[in-house]
Amino acid sequence: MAKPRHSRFDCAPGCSVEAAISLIDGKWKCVILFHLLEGTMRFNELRRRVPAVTQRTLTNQLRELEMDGLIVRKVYAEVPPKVEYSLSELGHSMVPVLNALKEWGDLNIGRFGKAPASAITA
Amino acid sequence: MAKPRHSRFDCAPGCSVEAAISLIDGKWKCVILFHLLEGTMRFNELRRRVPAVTQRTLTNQLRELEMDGLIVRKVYAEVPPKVEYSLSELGHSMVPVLNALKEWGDLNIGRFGKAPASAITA
DNA sequence: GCCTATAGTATCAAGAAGGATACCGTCATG
DNA sequence: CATGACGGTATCCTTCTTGATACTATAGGC
Repeated sequence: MAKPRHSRFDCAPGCSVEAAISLIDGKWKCVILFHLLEGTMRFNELRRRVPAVTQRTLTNQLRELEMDGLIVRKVYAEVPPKVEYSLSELGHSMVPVLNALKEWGDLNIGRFGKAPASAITA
Repeated sequence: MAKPRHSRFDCAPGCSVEAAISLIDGKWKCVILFHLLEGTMRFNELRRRVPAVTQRTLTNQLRELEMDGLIVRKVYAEVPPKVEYSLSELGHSMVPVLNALKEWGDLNIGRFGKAPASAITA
């Protein structure tokens, strides 16, 4: 584990963008973040909300998110395992980004969702 | 070629985010987009601005960006090949996203750039 | 005793992304 | 003539990411 993914921030300008992207680029990261916006959630709760992701992948994504400090993982030493995930302060600071992304997506999803391209010809 | 990357938009909500992300997730996409914000640019001009990327990769990223309708590729049938890249209308519509990303990155790059984590303990 | 839920881990395997390098044809320059 | 710039393409290779599947431990319900 402990993949050093965020190590080369050499591309001077626009680099911070790359850095930001690198934190949410995983196919599911942003989706997870979005669901977490609604509040603290347990592992299987997340699984149910994002059925398309496998357990292993979800675990991995959560771990990465945690390593990046975007979410907080709270383990309860109870008998049936209980783990809660929630957004960290840093995670919350990303809300505007998520929203910008969502707004853009909502506006434009029709384009590439239906037409492969050229829908912009307007 | 023609990789159908944007085909499963099944994750109901937050999905538009995923869609948006999918367009700029390539390691260099956002960087390219950023440079293109400054105006039309030729291939080697981009290369010089992003030296860390190889020719092949840059070509690929540009192709994908083009396929996604974010940029416009204009080929001049001149003797020394001349190709200009510029943001499309759709590409411009992404500016707020790029800016949100950049702002967040600028604010937080210090955290994970230096401290692996825990910088948020404050 | 058996099944289920919980939150994972382990193992195997496949595919995609990205990098390195070499090569293409043409033209202008030295 | 040799070299370099232009905008790529082709090939090979390695790494990362993701997926599928099976397995763990314990407790509660039937």
